[in-house]
Amino acid sequence: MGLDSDTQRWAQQIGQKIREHRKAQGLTLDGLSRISGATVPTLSHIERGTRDVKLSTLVGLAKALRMEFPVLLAASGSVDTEQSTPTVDGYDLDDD
Amino acid sequence: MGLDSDTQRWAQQIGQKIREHRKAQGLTLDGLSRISGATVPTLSHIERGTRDVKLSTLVGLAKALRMEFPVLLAASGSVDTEQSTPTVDGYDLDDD
DNA sequence: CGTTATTTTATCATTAGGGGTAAAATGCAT
DNA sequence: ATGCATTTTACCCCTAATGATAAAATAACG
Repeated sequence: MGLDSDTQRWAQQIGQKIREHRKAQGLTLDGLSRISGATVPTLSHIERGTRDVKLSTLVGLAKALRMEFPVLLAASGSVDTEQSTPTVDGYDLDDD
Repeated sequence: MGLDSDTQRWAQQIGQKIREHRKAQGLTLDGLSRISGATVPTLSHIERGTRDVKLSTLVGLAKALRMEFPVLLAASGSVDTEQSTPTVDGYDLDDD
């Protein structure tokens, strides 16, 4: 449960970054869940920075969101694109 | 055990970076173990990229090595300082 | 307002990270 | 070569991350 304060700050920073990019691509947690493989509850925790996430999980999310992994640690600024289309090219969001 | 190839590449990249910085400060695995809290076997695994390391562990190692956390993900180049003194200022390497 | 979509929280099972310890392997001196 | 330091590997144990699922809370609509 208790993440130390340093880790907590980074977890929140990373989570915020993920949420920014997810929304910038018009994805819901469910949408990101399908293309990343991570479950919706897990994504919720990670985006809020309440989990001591593993490297593989972060790498997978970066890939699903088509971003370079190191960008996850960059200072959280505005992600340029604002779009609402619930579809990201290259991914098929049909039911399983 | 099986890290996917993307994660494995990053794990190795990060591990290499940690080892570079550790040696640049003249620290052994045992020395880094004492100031970071991570055990020697854990450090060995992480430096070789054979573990799906958790965020808190990486944050702790970055702090122990006095480097900015994002630097861990930077391309592994030469770490400037080459020194052999087994002491890093600010840390006390006496027995427990 | 109610209805639906989305997110958060909770519970259970599985799995692997990391501590602790010890042994084996490697390196590095003399 | 023999020793000593360092690293790697192999266990056992405990805890927490994650998947799966369901329910509760919140948001976004009409």
